[in-house]
Amino acid sequence: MSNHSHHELASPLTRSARPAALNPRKSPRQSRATSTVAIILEGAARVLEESGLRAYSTNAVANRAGVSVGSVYQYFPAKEAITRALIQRETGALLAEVKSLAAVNSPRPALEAVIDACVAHQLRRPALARILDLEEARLPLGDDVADLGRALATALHQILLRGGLRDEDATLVVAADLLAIIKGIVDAAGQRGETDAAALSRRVRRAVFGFLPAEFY
Amino acid sequence: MSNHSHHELASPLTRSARPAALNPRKSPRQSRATSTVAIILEGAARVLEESGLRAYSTNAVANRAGVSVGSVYQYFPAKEAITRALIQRETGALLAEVKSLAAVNSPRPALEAVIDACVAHQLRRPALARILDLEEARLPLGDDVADLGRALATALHQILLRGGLRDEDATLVVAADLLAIIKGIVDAAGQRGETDAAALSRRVRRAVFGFLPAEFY
Amino acid sequence: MSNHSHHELASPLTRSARPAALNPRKSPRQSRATSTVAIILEGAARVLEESGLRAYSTNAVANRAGVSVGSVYQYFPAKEAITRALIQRETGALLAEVKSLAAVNSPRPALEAVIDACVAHQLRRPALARILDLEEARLPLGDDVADLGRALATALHQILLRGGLRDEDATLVVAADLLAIIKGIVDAAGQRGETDAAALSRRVRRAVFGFLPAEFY
Amino acid sequence: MSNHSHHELASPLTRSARPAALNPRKSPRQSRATSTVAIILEGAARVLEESGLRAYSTNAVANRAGVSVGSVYQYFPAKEAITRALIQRETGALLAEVKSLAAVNSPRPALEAVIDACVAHQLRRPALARILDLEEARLPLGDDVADLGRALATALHQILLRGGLRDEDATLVVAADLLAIIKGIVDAAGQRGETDAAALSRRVRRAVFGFLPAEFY
DNA sequence: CATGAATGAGCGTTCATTCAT
DNA sequence: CATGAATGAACGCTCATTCAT
Repeated sequence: MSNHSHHELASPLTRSARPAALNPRKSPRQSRATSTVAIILEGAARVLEESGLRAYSTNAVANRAGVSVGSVYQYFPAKEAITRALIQRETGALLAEVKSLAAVNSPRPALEAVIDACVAHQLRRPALARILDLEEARLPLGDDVADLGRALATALHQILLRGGLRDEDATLVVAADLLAIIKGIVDAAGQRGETDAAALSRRVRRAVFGFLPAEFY
Repeated sequence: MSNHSHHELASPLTRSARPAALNPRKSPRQSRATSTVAIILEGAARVLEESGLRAYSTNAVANRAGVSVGSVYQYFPAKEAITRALIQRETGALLAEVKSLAAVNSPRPALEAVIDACVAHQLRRPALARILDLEEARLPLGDDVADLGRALATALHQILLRGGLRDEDATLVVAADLLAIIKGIVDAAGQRGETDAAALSRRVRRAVFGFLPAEFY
Repeated sequence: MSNHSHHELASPLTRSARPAALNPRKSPRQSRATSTVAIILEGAARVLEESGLRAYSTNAVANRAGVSVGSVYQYFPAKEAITRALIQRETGALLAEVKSLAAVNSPRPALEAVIDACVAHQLRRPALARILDLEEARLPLGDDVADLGRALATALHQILLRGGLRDEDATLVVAADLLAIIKGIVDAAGQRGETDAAALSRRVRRAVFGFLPAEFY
Repeated sequence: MSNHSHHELASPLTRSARPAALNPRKSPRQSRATSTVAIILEGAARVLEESGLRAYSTNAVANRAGVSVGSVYQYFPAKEAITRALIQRETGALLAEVKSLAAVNSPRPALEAVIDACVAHQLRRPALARILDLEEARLPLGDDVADLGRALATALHQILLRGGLRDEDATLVVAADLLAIIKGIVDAAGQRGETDAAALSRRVRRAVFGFLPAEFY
């Protein structure tokens, strides 16, 4: 009777470039709508944190958020759109912070601040951060999400350039490697249940500055 | 509520405690059976590599392997058991290599060899390696799989101790951090499609030895 | 190994202890839902009557009821729960009647009325009644269903006591035997296709009162 | 590749009237074959007794019997054929006994002996007897099995006629009712775990002779 | 707009049956 | 003949998605 095939996304209203169907279905214009989106995202976050990916169903999210499934689909065209929005919500703050830090003058303190921000971010909601990291890799998410990663790398790249590194290509790879190092250590620590941000930061700094050439100042 | 288990062929040699249900259902007695297991695992590997986790269904695995679902369930009691066996197949060789390298005398060459092994492993089948890493984290797999990770960390730890590092507790964390650094860089590189093992190895070495204290020889 | 339960709508009113999983999944809140439950049960009844236990699959029930499988699972957590509900629907009326008859003063007319009720019940939908009897014995159904049998025996027991029988233990066995006699004759008759309730009642009465001691009045 | 549909029986070798496919596939001519059939049947009996209908699969039967599934299908064309043969094995002895008792002169002792035989039969392997009774009703078994029931009824019928009852039609129904009474009481007792054959026999006799008209001698 | 009942393709899994060895 | 690996239709059940109210 209803002839959809819910495993493939096909949206009649392609608004953005690639996986357009994952864009929010309607831009909330009323404050009520805005808060509903936030409520749903927080519901999704809690389901993931408390019950894991196995329990992460649209119905579970709706229940946890205290709304109906129908409402969820008012604001998100598909389940993956929720995941994407959640990733953006979580990474957005971190990205903004990193971007502003990248503009600061001295490269070394900037880099240290970036590290601190990453550590703080991961330790705030470690289980959620870890799962979202996994999903970011697992799902064919949109450009927006890929952009988050690229923006982080770009910010780091700028810091490196200002720190005295030269060759453009090389520094982009270096930035990517740095990011991989930071994420690797911090994720693993979060997974092991570490909570001491200062200690964790110290270890990450050691890795980062050990990796960078001596001429970085 | 799954309500019958008609296969009373519980493996007589239950080795791991908890997820015993994931142990192989029967040990193959005919020669053709032995190869069937391998064929199924390779089918699973190809589904994962070529179509990703979304397409990773038991029927897809069976089709790709050229056998029937029934045959899959002759040897694996559940889908997760296939994943587990695949992880063991893939990580097994790496672990064996690392273990033997850990026994080699000079710590620095040992560590370099470990890095080379990790890089080679990841670059052989990058997509598969990455997905299996994710699944290893995502699934409640058996002790055997957890042991793989622990064995790697232990091997690294021994190298560190022989390399002159002292405080036991600290070195365990250092080993974990090193592993996270290696995995982080190599995974990200594999995901970006890098294929130059030598260049990748060089970068990982820089990160590892930059992280280690200067007294490591 | 069934490995997710995405419906966290556990009924707030869990009434029976053990097979709680067989309790209705949700209490219908919209009027249409109430009728859906009835429609599903009648679909199940017709599948059983017309095609027997072999054809009694959840999809067959859904088709016969004119709904989707999904709808079936909105209200019943498992196939057995449908069977259980059907048994309760069918036996419920009989039990209520028997209970009220057990309260009537004169034991002999009460007993005769009970017999008539059993006969009428069995002849109304003989095939269904027979199959449900078998399933009641075959399946590990909940306390509620076991209670039905016990309630019938208890009701009979009370009639016997009021009829002048003494020894408690003995009369419980007598009640069980009477029930077995009634069920045996009536089931067999239903299976043979008998439709004459009056004639059947006469034969059952002969068996019952022939079995009871002469002092029963 | 193999185009069978294992839920419908279609046998190329129709030897007997109705569900011919359920006849033994080959009449065992060697003693080894004869004993294999017996071994398989006993395996089936034990699976049913110890693990119930849920566990009653052809593989389970083969395992319990210590033979391979292939061997089972050498002697039985389908699973139901095993069930049917088991019913015949179990009821055969009882039927033979009843038949010989029916030939004895005095009707009352003959009837008492029949009752004793039924009780003894049920108490020997109560769980098995009960399950086979259920299956006899549940499955579309062959004429042979239906004949068992008819033969029992016929034997009873002869006893009744010799006991002084007249009207032919009526006595056939009476025989059926008697059988239903006996089976009803004895089955229920077996299910409750009763083991006292003498006491059970006494109750069944009371029911039977209470049901028969006084002129039966 | 919100609700939640309804949908159905698809999943994991079973097991009666076949057939190469 | 015996074996047991292989088969695949069918089952119970899930859950992303739709739509009548």
